[in-house]
Amino acid sequence: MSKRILYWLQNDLRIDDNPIFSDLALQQCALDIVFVINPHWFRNNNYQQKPYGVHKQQFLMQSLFELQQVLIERGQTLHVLEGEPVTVLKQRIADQHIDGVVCAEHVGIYEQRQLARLKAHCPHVIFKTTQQDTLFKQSDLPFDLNELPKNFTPFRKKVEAVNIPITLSALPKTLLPKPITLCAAKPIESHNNLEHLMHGGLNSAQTHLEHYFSGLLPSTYKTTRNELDGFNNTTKFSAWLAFGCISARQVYNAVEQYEQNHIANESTYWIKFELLWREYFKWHALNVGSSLFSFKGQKHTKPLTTFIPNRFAAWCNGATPYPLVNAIMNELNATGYISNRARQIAASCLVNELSLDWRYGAAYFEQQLIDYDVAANWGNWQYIAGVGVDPRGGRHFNIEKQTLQFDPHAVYTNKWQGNKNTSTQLDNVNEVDWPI
DNA sequence: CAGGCTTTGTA
DNA sequence: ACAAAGCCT
Repeated sequence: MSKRILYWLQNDLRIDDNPIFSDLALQQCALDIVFVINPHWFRNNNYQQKPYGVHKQQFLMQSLFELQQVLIERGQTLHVLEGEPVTVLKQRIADQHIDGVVCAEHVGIYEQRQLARLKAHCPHVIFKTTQQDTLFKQSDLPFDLNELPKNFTPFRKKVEAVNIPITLSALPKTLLPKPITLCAAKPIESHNNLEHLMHGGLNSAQTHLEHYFSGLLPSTYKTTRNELDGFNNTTKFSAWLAFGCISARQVYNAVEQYEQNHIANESTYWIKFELLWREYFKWHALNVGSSLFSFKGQKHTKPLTTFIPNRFAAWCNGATPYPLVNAIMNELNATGYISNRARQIAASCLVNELSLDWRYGAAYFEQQLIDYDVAANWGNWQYIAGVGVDPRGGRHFNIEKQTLQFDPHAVYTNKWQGNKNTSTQLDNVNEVDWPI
């Protein structure tokens, strides 16, 4: 391997169970650890949304801050650069005389294209990429990726049948390779302006892992996981998983440890089951490529929905005719997090009651959710809209029934003021525009 | 080809 | 448990 290596960090902001770091620790090299903040994350995209809203931005900065502290303790550092990633990295590679680049493989198509462009710009640099975002290695899957089952259940049955080993990468106690640059990295400003349930970073993730598995919560997960509210009703690993502050393998391993030390029941199995959904969406995203973002998804016909700006704005701002949906959107806007149940209700409302183009909903969740994950977000929206991996034609949740079942005494709706901006009709018709 | 029986997939 | 799709008669 080369002598001067650059590690381009993306959604792998951890040192434990990080095969790239484990490998680098054994190398004789000088190492430059870099994260690039892309200004496009804070500008409007095709859907007039920003890929990074304020909550997600704060979680990212917290995650970078914690990682930088840990790397400094190990005689290394993290350089956070700003700009278009290919341009910035190309310059860095030239300035620092880099001859090898290592990074994790990403299931997102933009990220894959960025890496391909960087490779094309730097023909003399050796690139080594590692798949470390999934539970399984692609070579351990009992089928070729292009033969990935079309639905979750056959996927689950196939992978469960072969019992794929899930092993963690150990990080040697030795220091990491020496930094390339003598100048210290710019310290990261710690952002803690917004109150969040989850604090970004690898240490915070480990603290939460210990919290979640130290009590009895895992053994009741299946009975509480559908609640609209309540920190301990679900595992809450999603945001740390999304930024790679913790790996899915570490969570999976912790479940199995818990099963050995305490109890293995339907609930503990269900945590692993949900990690398999995440896994399925990862491989699905990689398999279907750009159609993950297309209006008709993997189907041949487009949904019978359109884009109506006022309706979409009402949905975003919690001003629909549905108090439960309004409460959900208010919580999302205030905190950057909503429960799985809440996501399904809000998404179904956008597609079915409001007849809106599902991609706008997906882009809004991408902006607002601190745990945004390209595969899970776009895959789930396609599923709700009936253009993805669900064998049925989408999912229509009956909002009245969902309210009766999950918020019968309006505790959640009142907490998030779902009645504050409830409109009585879908569209505000201006009488002046109405021909008499 | 309506109607019932079986299979499949479910967060 | 249940609903939709596929299959059979």
